Amino acid sequence: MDRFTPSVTEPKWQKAWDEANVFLAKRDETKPKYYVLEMFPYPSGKLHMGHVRNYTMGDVIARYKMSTGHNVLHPMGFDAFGMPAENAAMASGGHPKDWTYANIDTMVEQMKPLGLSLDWSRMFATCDPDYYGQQQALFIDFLEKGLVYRKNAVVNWDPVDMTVLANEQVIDGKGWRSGADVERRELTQWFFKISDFSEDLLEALNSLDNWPAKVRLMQENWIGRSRGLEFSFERTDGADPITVYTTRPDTLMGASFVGISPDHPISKALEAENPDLAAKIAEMRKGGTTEEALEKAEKLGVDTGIRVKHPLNPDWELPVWIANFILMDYGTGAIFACPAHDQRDLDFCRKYDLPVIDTFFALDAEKPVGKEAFVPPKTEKVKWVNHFAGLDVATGQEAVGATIDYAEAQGWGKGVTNYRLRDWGLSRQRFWGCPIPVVHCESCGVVPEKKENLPIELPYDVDISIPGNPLGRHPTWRNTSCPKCGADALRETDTMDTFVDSSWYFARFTAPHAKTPTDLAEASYWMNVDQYIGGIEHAILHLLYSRFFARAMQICGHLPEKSIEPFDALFTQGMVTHAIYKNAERTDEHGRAIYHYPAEVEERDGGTFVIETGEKVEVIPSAKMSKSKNNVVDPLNIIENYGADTARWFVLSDSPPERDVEWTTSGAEAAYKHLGRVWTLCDRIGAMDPSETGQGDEDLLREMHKAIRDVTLGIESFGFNAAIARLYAFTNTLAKSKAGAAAKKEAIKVLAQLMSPMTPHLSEEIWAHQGGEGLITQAPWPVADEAMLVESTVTLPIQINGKRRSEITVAKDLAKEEVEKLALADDAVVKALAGGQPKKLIVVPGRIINVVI
RNA sequence: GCGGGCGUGAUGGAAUGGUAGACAUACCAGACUUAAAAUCUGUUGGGCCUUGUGCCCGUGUGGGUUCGAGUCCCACCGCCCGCACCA
Repeated sequence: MDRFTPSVTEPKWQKAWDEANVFLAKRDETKPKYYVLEMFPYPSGKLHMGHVRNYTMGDVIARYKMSTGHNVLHPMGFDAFGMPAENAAMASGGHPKDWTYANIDTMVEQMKPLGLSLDWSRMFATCDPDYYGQQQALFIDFLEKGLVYRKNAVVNWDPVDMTVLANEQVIDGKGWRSGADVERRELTQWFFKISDFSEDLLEALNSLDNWPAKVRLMQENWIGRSRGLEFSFERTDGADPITVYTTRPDTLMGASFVGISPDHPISKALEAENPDLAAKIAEMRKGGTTEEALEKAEKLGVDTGIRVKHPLNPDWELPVWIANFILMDYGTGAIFACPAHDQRDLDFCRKYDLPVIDTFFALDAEKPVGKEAFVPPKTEKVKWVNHFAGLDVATGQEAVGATIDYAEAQGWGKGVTNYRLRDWGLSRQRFWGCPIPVVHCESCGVVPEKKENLPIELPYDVDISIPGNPLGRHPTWRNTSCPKCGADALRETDTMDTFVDSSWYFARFTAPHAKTPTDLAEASYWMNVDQYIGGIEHAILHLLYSRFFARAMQICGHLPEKSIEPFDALFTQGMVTHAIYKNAERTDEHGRAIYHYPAEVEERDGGTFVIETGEKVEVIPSAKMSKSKNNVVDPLNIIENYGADTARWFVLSDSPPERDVEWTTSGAEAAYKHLGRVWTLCDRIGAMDPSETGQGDEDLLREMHKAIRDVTLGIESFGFNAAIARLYAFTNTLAKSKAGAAAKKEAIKVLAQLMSPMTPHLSEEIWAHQGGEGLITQAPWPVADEAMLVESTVTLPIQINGKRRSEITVAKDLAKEEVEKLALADDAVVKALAGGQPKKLIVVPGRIINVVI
């Protein structure tokens, strides 16, 4: 008997695929194309199970589409710029480039044994000068079309290391290395004008039928269209009025103060002349720049002493406060506060002893606001108090509309549509990124580099070991001549956000070696991505930025019009998780937690301990596998022990693909055993005398066709776990069947085909063993015979008052009246009715009967 | 804090508003074996008794809609993702 030996068969079939060039994608107008793409990895050093799961899903789709006659493009690359390479270089003294390319080599070596149907000839890394040079060309085109501009923006500033910090590097408001209190500081930065596309990006979400509804909803909320009122408060000192934007102008009679951002021009002017105020504003600027940090920070405010007049009552004076929770980027950077109907405003007013005025009450209770602001849904009717536009009972929505109309009619305000979406700041004060291709010239200002000088390459001779940007302190790299006037000039030292790199790689894959960013003929054939697969954590930023880039690239002629929405279908898979083992007895020299690998700990005496030291370990259940938490399982070990097919089968089998899956050793073993069983079954069937007859041939073939139907549907709907459950069931049916050799041979070949997207190596082996023609990878997908799927009878459960009490088996197309008669004649029903009549009789044809008594 | 999602046996999970627990793991029992592993077969949500083609309970908690709710609605609890310089 032949044994199931993945270590021998898997490399053999991978070689066969390579030699037949089956995964090489070539433009072929005679075939329908299918572009399947998984979000490309960051080369962190090792492949982890999350990658394996992600790529296996894409591979199932790619292989399935190939066998249904599609010309498939399935490429792979690396998102290779970013901070970890700099951190590694800082820690161990190497160069980010060497670290990154070494990691890429390792990861490619780890990916190849998985048997993925990738076209490796198209591989690139975003840190290849060939790729980022084309990205620089895109930047110059965007600049020409007015899609990029410069303005000031706030960054995290570490006052000890004198460097800009990423949000990730700010821990509890302190710099991760220096431990110093982080400050917010302004720098001149480059921005993409994504806000020009707010309305389009929002509206077009409606056309993305094959995207998850939750992703569309998240993007909708992120873009955040709101209709509000813009108006001004006159200052009592006669200075320029303060313009505010509010989405609740209907609560204007509940105003208790006017609030401005610490970055508002008025705040800045006051800061310059009033040291006392400047100190308080400086206090407000402490902490990180994230919205979360701003929202959670203690509400701080300071009275400017400025007074303004209420627009509806000139005798009513309101104080102007600077408040740390007001963002300069949203609206006008100034608001009016209505504490009765906004919790944040209320907390602020209670803290600083400012008045709280109710403007409406619930219909059933006229209760003044206490500790909690009264914030009913905008669609709920409420009772208004002395509303200036004459409202009595109305919803918030109606009141907002009426107020805007009233203000416009009276001429003191105008209705304005605002978006929460801000322009995308792309400047990074870091080394390992795509250099921004502009030159600063004393006489010409900021000048784009000439395209023939691209790529502007990163220098290799840099010192990465001290904080700050090595490009800025390189002895010669900055020195160049102005592309316009030829005079001595300096290069920009900022690099691009790594999100830029990942915002157009999908387009580059259609012509990865083109001398322009894309080749329109190739892009027109291969775009759009028919199926994009990646983590839900990218639901907003990466996907929104890519949608923006597709629009901008189309404007510059790099993509066809149809590619404005680049991803036709999106699937967001869950993560592979594993418990985290955190040392409960000590921390490292910086006071940070120490994490242990799964292999370093053991369970005993009802606790978990570090094997080597015996220290107690805190087990944090089921967290995302991440290098920093050391809770990773190495796929290579799994492949060495069980083979790639087992790893592929397991990551697909145990959880629905959109949900997280927790890696367990027992699950992998189970998958291995099952594949061994399938192989044994194949071997047994192969050994049967071809003329041998048996019983139940038709039953087996009927089950086979049902399996074809269910597995096909499972793959097409991303129900991989359900498809695999179905394959388990069909394998059991086949193993127990007493059918003849011909039927069994047909069944095992179809089983191999149905399994082939998940376990391609084993399937090839079975196919060859059973005398299949050519490669199973290139064989056409089996089609279910409709005639074999028809059932003549159906079993209907009978419920009495919604509880299952009995069942009857009837002919499939029996008339409803006949089913009712049979149901009423059922013993359990007769007994329950006790001679009476049912109140109601519900018959759902083919599904269920419910008798209501 | 804000936005989005998830919650079903011992475990992973299945279930177009229609028989809750498919399929698998684990456990238990049996077969094979000198023995173990492997393999094969079978049982397994909880409870009750009258052991039946029986009854009651059961999908995070509490309400609601419906002939019928794991599924829809509301509130709460817990966990996860994102929050614009992590990728």
